[in-house]
Formats: sequence, structure tokens, C-alpha cells
Amino acid sequence: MPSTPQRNAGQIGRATLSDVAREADVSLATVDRVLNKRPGVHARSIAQVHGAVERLNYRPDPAAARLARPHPHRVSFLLPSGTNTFVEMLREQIAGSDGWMEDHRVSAQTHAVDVFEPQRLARRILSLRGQCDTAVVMALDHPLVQAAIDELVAQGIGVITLVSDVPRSRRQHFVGIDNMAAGRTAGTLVGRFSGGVKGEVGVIVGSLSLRDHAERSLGFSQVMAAEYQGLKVLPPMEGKDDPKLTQQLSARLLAAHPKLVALYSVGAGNRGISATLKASGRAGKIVFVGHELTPAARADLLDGTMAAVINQDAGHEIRSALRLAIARLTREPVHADQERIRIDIYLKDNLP
Amino acid sequence: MPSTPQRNAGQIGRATLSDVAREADVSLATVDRVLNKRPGVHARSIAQVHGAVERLNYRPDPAAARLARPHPHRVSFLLPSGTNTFVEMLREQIAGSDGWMEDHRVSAQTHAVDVFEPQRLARRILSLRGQCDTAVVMALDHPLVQAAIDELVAQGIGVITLVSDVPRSRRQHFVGIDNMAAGRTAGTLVGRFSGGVKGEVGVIVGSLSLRDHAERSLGFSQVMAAEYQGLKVLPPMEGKDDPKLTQQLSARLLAAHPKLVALYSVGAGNRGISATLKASGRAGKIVFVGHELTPAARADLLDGTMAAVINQDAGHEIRSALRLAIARLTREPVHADQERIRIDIYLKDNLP
DNA sequence: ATGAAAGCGCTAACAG
DNA sequence: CTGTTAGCGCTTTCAT
Repeated sequence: MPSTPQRNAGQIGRATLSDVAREADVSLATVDRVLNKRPGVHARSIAQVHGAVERLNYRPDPAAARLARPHPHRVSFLLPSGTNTFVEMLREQIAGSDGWMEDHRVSAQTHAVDVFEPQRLARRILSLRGQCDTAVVMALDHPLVQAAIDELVAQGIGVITLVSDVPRSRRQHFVGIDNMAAGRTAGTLVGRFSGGVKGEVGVIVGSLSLRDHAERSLGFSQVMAAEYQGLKVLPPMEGKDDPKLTQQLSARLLAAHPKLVALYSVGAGNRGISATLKASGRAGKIVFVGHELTPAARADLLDGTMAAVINQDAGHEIRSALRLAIARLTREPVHADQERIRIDIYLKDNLP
Repeated sequence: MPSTPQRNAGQIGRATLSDVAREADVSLATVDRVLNKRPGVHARSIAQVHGAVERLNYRPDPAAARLARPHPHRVSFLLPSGTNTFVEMLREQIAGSDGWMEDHRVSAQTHAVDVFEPQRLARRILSLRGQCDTAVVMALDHPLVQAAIDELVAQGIGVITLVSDVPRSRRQHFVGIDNMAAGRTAGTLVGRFSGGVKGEVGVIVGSLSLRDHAERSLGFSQVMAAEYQGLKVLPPMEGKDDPKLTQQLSARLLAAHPKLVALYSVGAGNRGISATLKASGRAGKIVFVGHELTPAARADLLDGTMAAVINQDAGHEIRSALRLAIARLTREPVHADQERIRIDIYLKDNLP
């Protein structure tokens, strides 16, 4: 029988680092080295520590760790440049979390990048080496980008993809929604809201080369084909997430398809579509479903121009990314349930 | 100009309690007394401390506070006894939060009460005096209950109402959804999903004397009356949240109304309705909308028996109640955005 | 390769 | 009414 632990023989309170040190018969510092995977510890000591941790059921105390750490965790956000309202909302949420971040010893920096250019994006990602402990990236899924992410991870930097995933990379986590499922949700909404009428359904994406847009569009088409045969989905048009362009495209769509029953906007630039619908006098008659609860979308929901909005909660995403970032460095367990980003459906009646 | 602060003249780092003590020219202990509103401090000192806090922009460090506190915050949950699946989910979430609670020095206890008996409930609430720092109560809105809550608050115990509010009481917070809005949401869902057909809509509540059920029912009727005149809402039937009873009621409903287009279940006991619908062969033909994403509801959504489920996230509610409970004792600011419970809409496609 | 010791910012006895 | 002091559990120099 090893040395008698003075505490926690039977879970009186919670085992502390000192308990572990005593049980493992090494010093506090050594335990710390093992737990934080720092080099220069004898294999024997490592084993002893792990044994003790196991036996005492040790769990680090995040508050104590946070208090003792002199330097903050640096997390860098890489967000698309441009005027996308949803990205703007993400920015606001980051800014709004500063109090929380201060409390948790994390400091954030936000960088804007042109996401549509893989080379530039990859270079920007690589430039984060040594600049931060965790990188949170809203990225385009491209081999160059994937390689850059993997390189960062190899350097010991945590990488979290946000909103749009790079699934084959070695990123630590993806924070965002299942876009296939989101597209299917749009499909069911459009199908049921159209009430058995026969006709055509328009789809406007930002760009089919964006993974999330392609996935949503696919999920949507699947449901429509399988469950709403009376509705014919027209080939998607690319609006580049630009209100000007989406306005033109939707105007053309309405002109060409007088029997248009519904319109699914996969990406951004919904203001353009909304304008067209209102101008044509068919707002509220055509079932218009889109993504992201921006102030404009909220207004469109309230006046009946939009039938439903599918949303991912920007605040939740930012908080989740932040929690995951520090969880890695403090080896805290993550509560998967809390980190799952929901596919929110908003009607005019359940707006937050 | 008062004594020169050695730090934080210009926000170098963050002001600490010692900074405040120095600036206010009192001791650490006095600052603590003031901030924690403990008695026995001269008015002058109080003013000095408040001034210093203001000037230095002091914010307490929750991690340090949590670390220093020897006793855990005791929070008591008062939940309805019985076999309601949603309440069961709340229980599980409480149990599942134990790690988090340990990390934050809070200990929880859960008590079961017969919520339908105001006297008993009020007595149970009062019995919490001195037993805990915060009480989280899923209560019935009744004068006796309200008085009991107010009494607890007067004793310095924080009270949080959960799921069902007691709005005229002095409770610190309500954690739950806007049930009127939830009812309206159900209305829009039923209205649009019915696709312009004319007919009758059944409503089954648990009990109209439950505030949340009454509110949902009201919101539902409002929307139906205002926006879907082709659909006639039948008078609500009381199913006591009991599957046996709801099964009987719904069977009677189907028999009496062959033209029944939709069914809105306001409370619990949806399994009974589902069984009736399946037995009658009209599952999927009648638009069935209900509340709370239980395992049974999830299955009904997937097989098409239910068209939509309106949910309040049990995990979110428990975490929120817990955060609010400790926020009061550590005077941390609450991030209203994060604590707002959403009215979730689930279709078969966006299940978590 | 390992240990001793000094805090992080706050709370709570315990003395005045 | 007010101040002094000893920790909470961990991280991190600095010695050894």
C-alpha cells in the first residue's frame, strides 16, 4: 500500500494537485510538467503521476489555473472582409465578449481577409504562427487552406473552423451548423408552406464553390425531389452574396417564371431579393425563405416578405469557439451538448 | 488630486481589490465589506470605496472569488413530481451539470413537489428558508405561491422561476420562454402547414389553470383568428398532461370531427395523441404540432406523425438558472443575450 | 530531471 | 467600525 493520502481517501472534497503530488511521491512542479506535457521528465515519474491522477480521480480546477496564469491566451479570429451583415454580427459578438474574455484571461484579435482567394487566405493563416495560441477561422474549403491549417496545428496552435468547415484538415473543432440539414430544413419549410400548389421554386446561392452554399442547395433539392414533386426546383443562380446582383437575378427570375411559388436564398444579399419581391407586388405571395437573422431579415419576417429565416446564432458561435479555445489549453472537458450550434428556425412569431 | 494609484492610472491590466483599497484609503477587508454589503461600515468609508471603484473601473475577478470561497453556493431546485418527460429532462440536465457545478463551487439539491397543490407548494418553498442561497422553482402562479416566493426573497434568498413564471412575485429572474409567443408560433405553423384548407383545429391543453398553458392557447387562438379564418379553433380540452387521458380525448375529437385539419397540443402527454393518430390512420394527414422535444416527440417527427415541435432547451434553461444564481452572489454582470431562452422550432430535418 | 517558493485576486477568520 | 493575515489550487521562475 502506498503512502496514505491525507485527504481524498474517500472523496472528501476534491483532489488537488498537491494530493496528486503526494500520492505520486513527486513535487508539485513535476506533476505540473506531466499534466502540461512539458519535456524533461523521467518516464517513471510520468507513470507515477498518471497513476495518481487516476486513483484520486483528479480534475484540475479551472479557476485556480486561470488565476495563476500570468499571460492571457491569445486567440485570433480570421473573418471575411467585406460588408456581409452576418459577418458583421460575428464581429459585434466578439467585441461584446471582451468582459468575458478578460475574466477568462483570453485576449482576442480579429483580422479581415479576402476569403475568396485561397492563396491569400492560406498565407494569412500561416502568418498566425507564433502570434496566437488558437486561431478561429471562417475559411473556404481548399487544399491550400487545408494545408495551412494543418501546418498551424503542427506548430501546436489550436485551430477552430467557424461557420464554414474544412473537414479534411486537422482542425480541432468545427463551430457551425450542418448545412445539408439546414438546406433540408429549408426544403420542408418551402414545401409545406407552399400548401400543395404546383409550380416552380427558385434558388439563389452566393457561390456554388462555397462549401456551405453547395451543401445547403443540395439538401434543399433532395427534400424537394423526394417529398414535393409538385414543385420543380430551378437551377441555382449565383448572386455572389451581393444585394445588387441578387436583386437583378431575382427580378429576372420573377419575369421568366410567372408561376414561381417559392424562393430559397441560400446565401447573403437577401435585401436585394426582398426589394424585388416588394417592387413586384408579390411579396408575401411567394414563399421566401432565407438564412441568417439580420436586422433586415427580421423586418422582412415581420412584414410578411419572408416566410421563415434559418439562423445560426452568432453569439453562441463566438462563445462556443472561445470556450473550445480555452478548453484545449486548460484540458477542461467540453460539454458537447452546449457547444452544438442549432439550426434555428424563425417565423415572425418567435423572434428573439 | 488624491493619492497616486501605483497601477491602473491608465488601465495597465485590471484594477484589483487592493488597488481599490489603496485608492479609497481603507483596508482590503473594508472594501470587501462594502462590496458584499456586509453591515458595520462607516458611511464615509462606504462612499470612499464606491468612489474608488468608480474611478478605477473596478470589476471583481470571479475566478479569484470562487477560489477563495470556502463554502459552496447552495441552490435548490423545486420540480414537479410525477412522470412528465420534460421535467425528467430537466432533472437529467441538473445531474449532468455536476462537473460544472463543482468547478464553480455550487452544490445543487433537487426536490419534487406536487405543483398542482398551491398550499403544499407554498409550504415547500417556505421550507427552503436557511437551506439554500438560491431557489429555482418551477411553480404554479397562485397568490399563496407568490407570497412564499416573496418571503424567501425577503430572507435574502435568490429566487428564480423556471419554465412557468410567477410574474407578480419578487423573483430575481424568470428562465423560460414567452408562452404567448410560443402559442402564436404554433398558430403560424399550423396555419401555414394546413395549406389554405378549410376545417377545424383541435386544441388539447394540460390544464387551463396553468399559466403557461393558458398563455399558449391564447396566443394560438389569436393568430388563428387573425390570419387563418378558414380554420376554426375548437374549444380546448383538458388532458391533465396524462397520456391515457389525452389519448381518450383525441380519439373522441377525431370521431366527432371528421374534418379535423390540425391538432395543437399545448402541454404534455403527446404520446397519447400520437397513439390515437396512428391508430386512426390519419397520422401525417392531420397537422399535429406540440411542445417539448422528448424522445417520443423526436420519433413522431421522424415518422411524420408530428409536423413540428416547439421546444425550450432544457440544458440551456438549467445552465442559465445556475449562471444567474451565482451571478447574484458574485455580482457578476449577466449577458442577457446568452440567458434568453429561445422558442425553438424543430422539424424532422433540423433535429439536434 | 526535480523541487521549493512566490504569488494570482479574493474571502473570512481573528484581532484590535 | 477597521485592519492583518492566512490561505484557495494552480503556474512559473529559480535553484539544485
